[in-house]
Order: sequence, then C-alpha cells, then structure tokens
Amino acid sequence: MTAGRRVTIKDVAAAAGVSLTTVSDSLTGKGRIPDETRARVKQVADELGYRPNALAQQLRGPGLGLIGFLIAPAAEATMTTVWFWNTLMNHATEAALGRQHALVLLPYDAELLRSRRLPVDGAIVVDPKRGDEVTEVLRATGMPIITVGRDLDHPSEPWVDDDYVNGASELLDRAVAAGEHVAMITLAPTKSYIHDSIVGAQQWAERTGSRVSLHTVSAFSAEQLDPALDAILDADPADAILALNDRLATALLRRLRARGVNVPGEVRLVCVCDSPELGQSRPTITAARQHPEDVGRIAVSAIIDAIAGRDIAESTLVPMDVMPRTSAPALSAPTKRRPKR
Amino acid sequence: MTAGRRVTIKDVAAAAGVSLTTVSDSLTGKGRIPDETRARVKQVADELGYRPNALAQQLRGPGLGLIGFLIAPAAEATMTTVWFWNTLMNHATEAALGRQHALVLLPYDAELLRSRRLPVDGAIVVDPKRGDEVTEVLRATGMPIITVGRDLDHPSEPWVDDDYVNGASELLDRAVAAGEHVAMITLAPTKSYIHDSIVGAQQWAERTGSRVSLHTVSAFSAEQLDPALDAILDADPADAILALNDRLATALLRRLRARGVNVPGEVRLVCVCDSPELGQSRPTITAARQHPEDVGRIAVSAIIDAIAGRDIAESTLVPMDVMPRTSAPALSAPTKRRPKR
DNA sequence: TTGGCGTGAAGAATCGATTCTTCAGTCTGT
DNA sequence: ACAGACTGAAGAATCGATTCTTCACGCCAA
Repeated sequence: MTAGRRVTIKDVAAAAGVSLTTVSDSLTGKGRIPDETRARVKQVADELGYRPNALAQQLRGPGLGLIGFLIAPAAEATMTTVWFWNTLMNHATEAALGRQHALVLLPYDAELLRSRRLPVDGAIVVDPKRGDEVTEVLRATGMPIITVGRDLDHPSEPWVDDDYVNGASELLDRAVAAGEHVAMITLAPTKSYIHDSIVGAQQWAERTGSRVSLHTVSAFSAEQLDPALDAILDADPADAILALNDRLATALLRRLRARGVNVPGEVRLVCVCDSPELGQSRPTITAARQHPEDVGRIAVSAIIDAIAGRDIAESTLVPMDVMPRTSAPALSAPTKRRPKR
Repeated sequence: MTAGRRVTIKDVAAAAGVSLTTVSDSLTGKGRIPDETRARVKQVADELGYRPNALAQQLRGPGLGLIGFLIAPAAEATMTTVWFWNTLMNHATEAALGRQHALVLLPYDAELLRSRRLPVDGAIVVDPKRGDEVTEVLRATGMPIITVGRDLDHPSEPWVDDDYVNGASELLDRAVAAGEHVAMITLAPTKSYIHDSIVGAQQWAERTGSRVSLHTVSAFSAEQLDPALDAILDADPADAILALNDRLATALLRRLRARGVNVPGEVRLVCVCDSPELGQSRPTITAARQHPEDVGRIAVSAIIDAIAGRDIAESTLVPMDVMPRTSAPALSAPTKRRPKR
C-alpha cells in the first residue's frame, strides 16, 4: 500500500496463485476464465492497488508513438492566443490519440532539453520565435520536427500555419474599397504570423493601388498602449484601420469611441486575427478567422508521417475565412479580384 | 525512405550485417566498438532513417511513467490565465521529466476520453469546473487523479492550489486599513479560486470588523464590462476596490481614470491574482502573487506518488505573496494580526 | 475401456531497445 | 610455444503486458 515500487502483473499473479496469462485475461475480460476466478483475481489486484503500466501496455499491439509538444511563451497575450492554443491543443491531442500517438509536453527551455534524453519520437513546436534556440536543440537530436508558424530564420523547416498573407489580403478586399488609405497597427514581426499579415496587407495595397501605412507598437501593457495609439490616430488619419490582433483591435475601438469617432461611419476597423471577443464588442469587429483545429490536425498528421519515415510536405497553408461584422461591413461592390497563386 | 513501417534496430542490424548489440552500442557510444565499425553502423542507420522507438527505449531502465494532463478551457481569458498556465505547464513538465515521467496531453472532452483506452498511468486536471464530467470519466477508469484547484462538487478529490483564502485576506491586511469599506468585483464562482478569494475577503472583513460588498460581473467582453463597472462604481462608493483578476483590475483602473478618480489617493485598488501586466500599468497594481511553479511541481510529485501506490496528502495549499505596488501601498501601521490556522 | 472433445489455465513468443555475460580469436610476454 | 590478457562482437536476459499456442484433466459416448 505504502510500498515504493510499483505493483506489476507478476505481483498480482503471485498473490493470487495464478499465471500471468490468467491475470491479464481476467482483468481485460478476455480468454476462458470462470467468473469465480475472474472475480478473485480482480479482488487481489484491487487489494494490491495494481494498475497496468501504460508504457508496457502500448509496446505490443500497434504501439504508441510519442510526439513532443512545445509552445513558445508569448510576451503579449491576447484572447486570440488563449483561444488559439486551447483549440490547437485539443484538436492536435485528439488527432494524435486517434492515430495511436500521444502528445508529450516538453518544457520550452533549451538548457533543459539539451541536458536530457527526450522520450519522444518527434516534435511539434508552436509559435517559434526568430532563430529559436529551442528548435535548434531539438533539431540537433535528429528527430523530425514541424513548427506551427515558421521560424523566420529557418524557413526550410517543415511548417503549418494559417494563411495570413491571403487572409489579410482578402480581409481588406472584403472590407476596404480600393484606393483608400489604411493604417495598420502591428507588433514587431518576431513571429511569422505578424510578418505574413504585414505582407498580405502590402500585397493588397499594391494590387489595388491603395496605401497602407505601418505602425509598430509594443502591446505589453494597456496603460502604455493607449497613449501610443492616440499618437498614431493623431498623426495618421486613415479611411480604415487594420489591427493585428484582438488586443490591439479592442484597444483601438476604445480609443476611437473616447475620441467620439463613429465606427464604421467615419473609420472602418478590421482585425487580422479573429477571437471570440471580437464577436462580442460593440460594434462587433470584422476579422479573418484562423483554423487552429485544422492546423493542429495537419501538424500531427505531418509529424506522424515524418516519424514513420514518409516524406512530408515542406509547408501547408490553411485558408482563413473573412468574418464580416459591424465595424467594417462587407463591401457591396467587390474590388478587383485577386489573382490566384 | 517512403516506407510505411517504421525502421527498427533489427533492420539496421540486418543491413549492416552485425548484431543488435553492435548497433545499439555503436549508436549510443557504449561498448567496445572500433571507430570504423561504429561509423559504418551509423551511416547505415542514417541511410535507413532509423530512429529509436522512444517507448521501447524507456521500457527498460527506470521506466517512463505517463501522466495525463488536462486544462479546462477558460470562458474568460486574462493575462493571468496565460501566464499561469504557461508557467504551470513548464514547471510541471520539467518536474515530471526529472522524475522519469512525461506529461501526456489529453483532450478536455468527456466523450472522447470515454471512447478510448487512455495511454496514461494517472492524470492532472487543471481548473476543473463545478461537477466536471471530464474528471468523472477519468475517475471511472480507476486511475489516480489530482486537480489543480478543487472541483467544487467533489471536495474530497486530492488537489493542489494557491492559498487564495489567506492570499486575499493578507492582501487586504497589507493594503486596506481595518474598518474601511471594500467593494469586491468578482466573477461567478464556478471555479474554486474565485470561491476562495471571496471567502478570504469575507474572513478579513469579519476579523477586522470591516465591510466587503460583493459585485459579480461577467467579463467576457471589454465593451460590455465597462458600463457594468461604471454602474457598480456609481452605486457603491468604497474606500478600496478588490478585483478578482488582472482583467477586472485593469478595466477598473481605466474606468477610475476616466472618471478622474485618483488612485490610490481617493480609492485604493488591489487585485487578488497577480500577473505581469499589473506590474506595468500606471499606477502599478498591488496584488497577491500565485506560484504556478510550485503548484505544478507539487501536483506532479503527488500524482507520481499516487501512481507508485504511496499515500498522498488530500490537499496542498501554496502560500501566496503580497506584492505591494503603487495602486495600494503597504500600510505603515499593520492592522490586527490574523490568527494562525 | 478408450478416443475425442471441451474446459481451464499455464507456457512461451512478442513488441524494441538496452545491457550483462559469454566467447572466439589474436596478441604478448616469458 | 603456450598461458593469460585483451579485443571485438554476438548471445541472452530484461522491462511489463498481451496474445497465440499448448496441454492436462475430466467427462461422455461408442
């Protein structure tokens, strides 16, 4: 009961005076065992506190693959982040379980990872930062790796992500008329989704002959953010404002209301990354929806293939969906069609 | 290369024309193998794309314990949540790895968990909601379980948590003079930390002969939150305001500033749950710091003990630290000492 | 009485990698 | 020239559970 070593099937067999086979069959409901014996074995197992070792149980049969799962801590957290991670984690977990694999959490710490043998067959890294040392350490072990979002300094690593380039571009297509001036409020492009969102906005500008002016802020504290946003609104009056994420979008909406600016009457407001909060604000905010469910599933599929030695796609983009809301209703007359790519 | 089945050590041995032992020793750098053979085996292994099976590798030796890890999705997300989960996850992961265990993510979905055999020896459930069905399903498998935060409907389940009762109480001791009137802004007590924070504030009130008035809001959207907070500020003028979490605290600070109320001059503002953001606002906000690092480590320790069949404490409370900041400086003359319990 | 069949349960192989033990062959020193 | 030491590598046990195969025993019918 208070023993140190774990109780194994051998202990149960010895205590019940039967063979290993009988214990296994009794507990799993297989084989030809009279009810009386079955009950007795179960009782002995309970008394000893026996629980089958999950590892050994999985070794035979189809086998359980172990996939390392790492999330880079975010300096700036938003509802988007939480919603995205939660959804991603749940769907990735589910996909893995369905394919006889398990997601094993690993600490996001290069030192720690380096210092021990990692009990995994491959790894998924979510939101790596530029030139990420953690990814580097994993790579050095030789295990297959896939990232959700690219490591901007290692573009050749296999990765999966929402298609922020086209997402941002289509978002503007739907919500902003060609030729108008858009002020884009973004964070420093340390992660690929930021970089890609900016590229998407610039592509839209080129294609439609519009102008996008970039403003980078650091969004750590709401108290520091508000004055920064005010300064931008003062200096750069625009027809529409494109916020990178929900945190920036809601902060902007607050500032605009405080200034008595009508949204969308005087200025339209759109946000690249959707989050549940954007559907709750007043007015609700138009955004492009990511698909963490698909991203998670695809990442798991790819890493399982890589572990099995199959070739995998170098990158996968998941299309985003524009969600037109009150802050920037869909245009009735669509602007020029974007070329396929 | 594009093969379906995974390459095993046997395949390498056959291809290299040596024994299993030689392959294993060559790749792990052990045994007495001449450099030439070692290199040749390594090359063959590389060509075949061999990677040792993590499961089998861990079966021998100390063995790898698998611990299920589940996080209940939060309806309302705050910086606290993200910071807390991230820190908890990293430290729990690290603690597990250090003790030859691995944290395996499981989906927070009762249906899914019920439908398959779970490849884990025990489980940690973070932030269970009242009468949680997920916990129920896990419990039914017979595996040991520990929750971070109590399931309010299953108080007898082993659990670990920050000591919100004493945390809130000591926070008020340090920042609010006895006899003053405190307005507490909180969420509906669906999780134990909310419940406990309220109890702590009430205990402080009783002990010091002060009054705490409770105001429950739903914090989903910032746009809906502000009017609700205004209504409370209008209806219940207080000497100090106690916010449950960073989201409520920063929203309150915004409202107070908008109303031209001086903090801490006219009203002091304190927050039960600390988060990095509270140290960045202007003024910075006094709060009680949780210790997700310790909570994570302790939860892992406990579940490992439970898996090994050792008896574990039914509950563990981690003391919180009051962080005095500008919004409510520490009182020079401390109020009555709280009795030990 | 004995062949055959059904029952209950044990034996042994298996999963993949590691590690302890053994062993054949070569080299060295006396 | 031969015992003993050393080298390189293979054999076999092990981890814990599952599962395929075998086997002893009892009973019934021919």
